Amino acid sequence: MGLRIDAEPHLLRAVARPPGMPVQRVRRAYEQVADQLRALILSGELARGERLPNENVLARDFGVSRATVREALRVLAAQNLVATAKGAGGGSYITRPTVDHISEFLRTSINLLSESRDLSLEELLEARDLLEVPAARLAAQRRRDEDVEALEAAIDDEMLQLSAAEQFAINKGFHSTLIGACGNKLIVIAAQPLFTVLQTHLTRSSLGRSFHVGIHEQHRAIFAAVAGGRPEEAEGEMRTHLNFLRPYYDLAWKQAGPSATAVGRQTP
Amino acid sequence: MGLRIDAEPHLLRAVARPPGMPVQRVRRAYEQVADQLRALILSGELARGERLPNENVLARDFGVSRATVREALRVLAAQNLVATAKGAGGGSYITRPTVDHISEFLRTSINLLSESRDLSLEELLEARDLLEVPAARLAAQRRRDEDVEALEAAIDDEMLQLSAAEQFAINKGFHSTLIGACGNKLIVIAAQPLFTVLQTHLTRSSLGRSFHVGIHEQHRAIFAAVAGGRPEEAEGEMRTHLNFLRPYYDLAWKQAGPSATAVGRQTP
DNA sequence: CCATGGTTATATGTCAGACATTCGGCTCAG
DNA sequence: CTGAGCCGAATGTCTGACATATAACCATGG
Repeated sequence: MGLRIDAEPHLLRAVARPPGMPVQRVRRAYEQVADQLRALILSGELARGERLPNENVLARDFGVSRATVREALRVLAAQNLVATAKGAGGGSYITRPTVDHISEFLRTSINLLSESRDLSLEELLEARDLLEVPAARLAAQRRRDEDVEALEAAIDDEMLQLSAAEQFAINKGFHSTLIGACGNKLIVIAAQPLFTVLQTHLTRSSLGRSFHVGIHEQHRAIFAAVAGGRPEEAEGEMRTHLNFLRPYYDLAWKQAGPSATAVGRQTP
Repeated sequence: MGLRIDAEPHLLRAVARPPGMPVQRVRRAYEQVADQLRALILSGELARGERLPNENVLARDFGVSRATVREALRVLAAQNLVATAKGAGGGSYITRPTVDHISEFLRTSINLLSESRDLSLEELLEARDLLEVPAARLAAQRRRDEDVEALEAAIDDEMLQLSAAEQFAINKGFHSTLIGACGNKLIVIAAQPLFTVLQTHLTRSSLGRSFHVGIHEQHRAIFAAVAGGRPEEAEGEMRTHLNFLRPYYDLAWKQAGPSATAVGRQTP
């Protein structure tokens, strides 16, 4: 690995640039290091599980200080491309993003988008329909025993005795399991965060018993269709369910009120 | 902002832990700093556009060194939660992820998933169907003049004279525009990377003229339906189009061959 | 021979302080 | 009024040191 970042920054400034201001002056050293390592990883030159040279060696190879290398590694770690460990066998290992990593990132990002009202409730609900309805159909098509069992566990008749918070947790489990049961990791990646963000909004408003009873019945219906392997029915029941939920989300959304859409200084 | 990370690490080690190995020993200082700042941002306590105290002040407030603060800031920057600038008016500013940020992250991550065969072609195509077919319908429903114009520009009859690479670029523009025209940012966020990843695979294999002609005709049909405001038709044409593409993806996928599914040491 | 416990080498994690660089705003001459 | 040049505030980078975690090795005693 014989790589060096350029050592003559003024050369980069000499090129002609478009008049628009938002331009990278000099690419920071840690960004260049991160870029080069990322390129090596994406190109497959560094395989999953492989260990990078230690930070001192990297610093020497790139011709930068160890602090710079470390900042580059933090960036890559945040992108789930490397993971570092202390100790003897430690170091930085090439890794790959997992479904959970991506989902979690999406959850946070979408949550922020929605809180700053860059995203309308309608967009959230529409996207959810598009994903979860087919997910129910697919789950019914491909139903696996373990999924069916897990789903059944999340519609216990006695749950109506529990507290609202506990019911929310169980319902969350139902949807999560169902989404997972669709057998398509991409749908899981996208649908999981959507559901979670929406649910977060809901839990902030208090809801009556009829709400929980309705949900419970609809979950039962969806479960029956999935367990029985009836895709069309599962799809229909899920659609019914989501339509039932819609007004509650509407209410919760309005209650949240116009959030701080502060328009302070924009990203520099 | 009077925050301090705990200064007694051995206390953290004293608590009982489940037998499973994969446990966080001591949370690194820069992670704690990043966590606390992230919490402030997510809770809205720090508003978009607001400027953080400078790094020296942060270091003092958190009771850590400046290097640690900087590593924390790199993590937050990678998550698009802050942006830093040099110079006089510089510093770290609270920011928000944009649709493009999220889409780009997804593109990279999904690309990695697919390259390491953690994701099947079938999953990619299925997810794409789920998003782009409705996207076409929605685009026809909500068609805006600018979108229609942009779409028309991407189906120029003379494009068949161009090189394959150029046609790919134009086709990419067509799909991008169409996805954008659906009017739902979440669909854009999810569908855009899917298309891009698939397209990347395709460009790696050479394709005959009939392929390009077929695509061109189908794009024309989709455009006509969208421009004419006929959702059902747009949906159908898009479905036809995606089905037409399927065998080509299949071929390209197989050509790529069994990629390096190295099973070296797993993430530590 | 095996279990056990201490030692050590090798990494990362953290700190402190210094200097380089960038860039908005201020000053002052023309 | 305008432009050139200086200044201060912030990040960017370097250096060297020490703290700490951990796997592997080794010695020791049963």
